[in-house]
Amino acid sequence: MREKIVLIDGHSILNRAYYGVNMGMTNFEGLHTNAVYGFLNILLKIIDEEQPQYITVAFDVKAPTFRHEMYEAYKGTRKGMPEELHEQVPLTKDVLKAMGIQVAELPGYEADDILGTLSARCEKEGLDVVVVSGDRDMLQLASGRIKIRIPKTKGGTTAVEDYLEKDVMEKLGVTPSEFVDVKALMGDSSDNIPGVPGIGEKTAFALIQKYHSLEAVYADVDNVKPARAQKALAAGREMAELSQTLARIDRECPVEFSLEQARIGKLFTPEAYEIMKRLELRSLLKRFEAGCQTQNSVERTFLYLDDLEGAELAFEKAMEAERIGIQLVAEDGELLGLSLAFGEEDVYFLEASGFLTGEYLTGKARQLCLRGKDTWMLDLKEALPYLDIEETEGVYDAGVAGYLLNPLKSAYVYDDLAREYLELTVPSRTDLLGKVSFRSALQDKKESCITCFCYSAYTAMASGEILLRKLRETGMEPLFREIEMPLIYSLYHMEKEGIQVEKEALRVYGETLQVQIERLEIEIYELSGETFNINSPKQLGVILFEKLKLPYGKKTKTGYSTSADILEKLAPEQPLVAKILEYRQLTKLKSTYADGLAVYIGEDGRIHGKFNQTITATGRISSTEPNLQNIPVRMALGREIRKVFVPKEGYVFVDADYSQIELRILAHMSGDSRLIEAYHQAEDIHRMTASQVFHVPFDEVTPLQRGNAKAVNFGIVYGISAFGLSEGLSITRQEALDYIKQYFETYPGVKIFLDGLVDSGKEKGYVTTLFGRRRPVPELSSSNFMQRNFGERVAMNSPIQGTAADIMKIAMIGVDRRLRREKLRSRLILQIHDELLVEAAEDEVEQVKRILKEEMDGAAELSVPLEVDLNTGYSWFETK
DNA sequence: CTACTCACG
DNA sequence: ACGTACGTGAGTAGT
Repeated sequence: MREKIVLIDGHSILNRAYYGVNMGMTNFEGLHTNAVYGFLNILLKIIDEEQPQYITVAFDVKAPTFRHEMYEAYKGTRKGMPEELHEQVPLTKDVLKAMGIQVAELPGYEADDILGTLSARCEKEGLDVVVVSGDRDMLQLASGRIKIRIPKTKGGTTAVEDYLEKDVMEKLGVTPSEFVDVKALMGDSSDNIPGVPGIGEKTAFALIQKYHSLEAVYADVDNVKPARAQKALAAGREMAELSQTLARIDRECPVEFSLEQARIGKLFTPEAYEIMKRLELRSLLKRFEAGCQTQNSVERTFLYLDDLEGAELAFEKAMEAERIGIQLVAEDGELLGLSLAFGEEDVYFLEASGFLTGEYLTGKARQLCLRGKDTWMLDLKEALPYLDIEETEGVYDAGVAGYLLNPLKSAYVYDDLAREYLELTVPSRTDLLGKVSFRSALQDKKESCITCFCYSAYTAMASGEILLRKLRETGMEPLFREIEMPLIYSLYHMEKEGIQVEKEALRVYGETLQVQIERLEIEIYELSGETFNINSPKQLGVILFEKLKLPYGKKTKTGYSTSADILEKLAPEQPLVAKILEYRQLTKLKSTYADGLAVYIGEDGRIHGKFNQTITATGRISSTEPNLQNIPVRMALGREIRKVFVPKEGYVFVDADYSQIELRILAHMSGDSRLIEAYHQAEDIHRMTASQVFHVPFDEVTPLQRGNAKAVNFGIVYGISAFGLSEGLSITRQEALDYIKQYFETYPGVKIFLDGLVDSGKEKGYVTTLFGRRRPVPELSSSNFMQRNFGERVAMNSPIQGTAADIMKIAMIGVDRRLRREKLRSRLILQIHDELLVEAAEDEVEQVKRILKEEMDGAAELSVPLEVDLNTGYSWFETK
């Protein structure tokens, strides 16, 4: 049996762990611990799987490397590590030391080189080698005995990709050592390896696959095709050779290493246990405890009740508890049971049956919520129909809290929260119940149900305190208490209210569309000479670009792009193309809107869509089942559909939308005096921008200038890039660059502000809104150029979009509260990001308008006014 | 289940 | 980890 060593790329795995695990994680001292936690999880997982005899972790040391000396632009790969991650490096080393794991470092060399050297030495010693890194560069080390393992986080779970030499060849089509030469040609922004200008990934791979080495490529450079590549190669020879040296991992660096010190001894030492305790890494603590044999882990016990006396007793005790967790279990409007947690040993599931009725349980749950102490739930909005409470002090939603702490997660379910905040691994709902309904699960697997529901209530209760502490530490407690929690009730009210839709009119609209669709279908088949599925981009691509030989603009992964912007640019005069575009428009309206909306019309003639609070990265809400935030408005025909959204008898719609809220927020947040002044002066912001940027009097701005200024304004809000602007305006990159330059010269404060966002984002790892909402931007420290660029745009956009979302949420809460407190019959029914729709009683219209204006204007005090446009109408079509 | 397309702010 | 504007959700095809 061969012996085995695991070699770990310390920084790279820490980095991965940092962004993979909940970012706000700290211990009571305020030390950030998430990366250490993630790192140790990966470490232990690898040790479990590989069962190695030896292990060593390599770290970079801050010192110039030979790469810096060769190439002054070389930046190294560990730049831009956020402070919260940086401080975890020594912490990790402490843990490793306590576990008796050898750390290898060498000034002047990167961890890559140490790993390269150690893997070569160990292979020579006859060991199997496993290299663990987040970096694909390591693939050049792969051999028959050296396996590269790359952990990837996908949707919260870590999967590990394994590469032996054969896997590299299979997946990349080159050998590990050839891979170096590919990189020498194409460059690698992740390592700041320049490569040969003009040679991209495809060409680089093709060349090396043909010639097998950089040297061989150059030996035959005169015969390389295409000519463009040949020219690039000839011009970039020095660069290629330099890049080759930069890209090649040093396998003979003078690092000190002793196999004996790498031998794995007792990992779960008392010293390590102490550190785990100090870092409050509870789930890991269990494993270290076992190693110390100090204590056995406790199985959690859950109790089942279906009798009245037992329930009474449980509720009595819960009424006294300082903090409880509740999970209602309901289906189709009927309460099937509830779980209740009010202590480590007091977790119950109460099933509705016999005298223990649903009504009884909801009544008790309501009393618990109103008892004046902390009550934590998951998805409070779902429970509100049963609880029948209004905004209540002390009632909290743990999912919403979790969302604020990290809005990038895909879900905020109990098992995720338990893992992140309690460091507890518990079975998920799907693990326990599968995808069946609660009702049938309660029949067939009661035990699993009890476990599932009890964990949910327990997690809500137990994580509550921690969540609140973290919100406090991150400065988000006011955001949570004053905006997100009250908003739950406003959203619930909107969902409950719904919007009336004229079913018959919708059907007629759909039929009209259908007639036109069928006419177009025939015409399209005639023009193209055959019948095919027009809805299939694949088939359509074949017809347009192969059969009819139209020039194709762009290719997607799977074929030709047939998107509207491409088709419009390509052949606006082609009748077939025009008809296809029209067909697309009509079928979209028919399937998504005419047919799509119809299925959501309820018994009451209204659509009760859902408004989701924990979906977006920026703090916006989202709308589903159906999406009522993307009802057509831009095109005339699509806009027609708004005629079927009508107020009920005796009511009228009042629609209020913020005018240019994001640009006004930009003016405020940047503090640019000219921009602030501009918005004080003019209603027409784009015109004003054009006037100032292009140096023309306000009244002489041409429509073209205004349009350009508008696009630039959009670009600024989206996180400006010359590429994006040039696409948006169909101009060259250089022209776009000039516009941007002129804009920043006009508003220097904006430039300073946006640069500051990127800088602070890089430093902190997240950006914030005016109200303290955070968005982590892990892409900012990515070594990949494209990803980092994306991160920079996100850092510029999120504070603006997010602040607008904050302000709208404040306004919504204000409007909803006032309509109710002033005893009006009018109700808020929709929010579309910068727009609110109220179904107003006809005799209340003036009051409603006043409320909307006051609450929206007054939602934030900015250095520029917040303008609100008001419209009324007897359908949503009319309110424009 | 993913890719593409397109509706909105 | 996308050959780029930011943020969403839904329907259809095709694996």
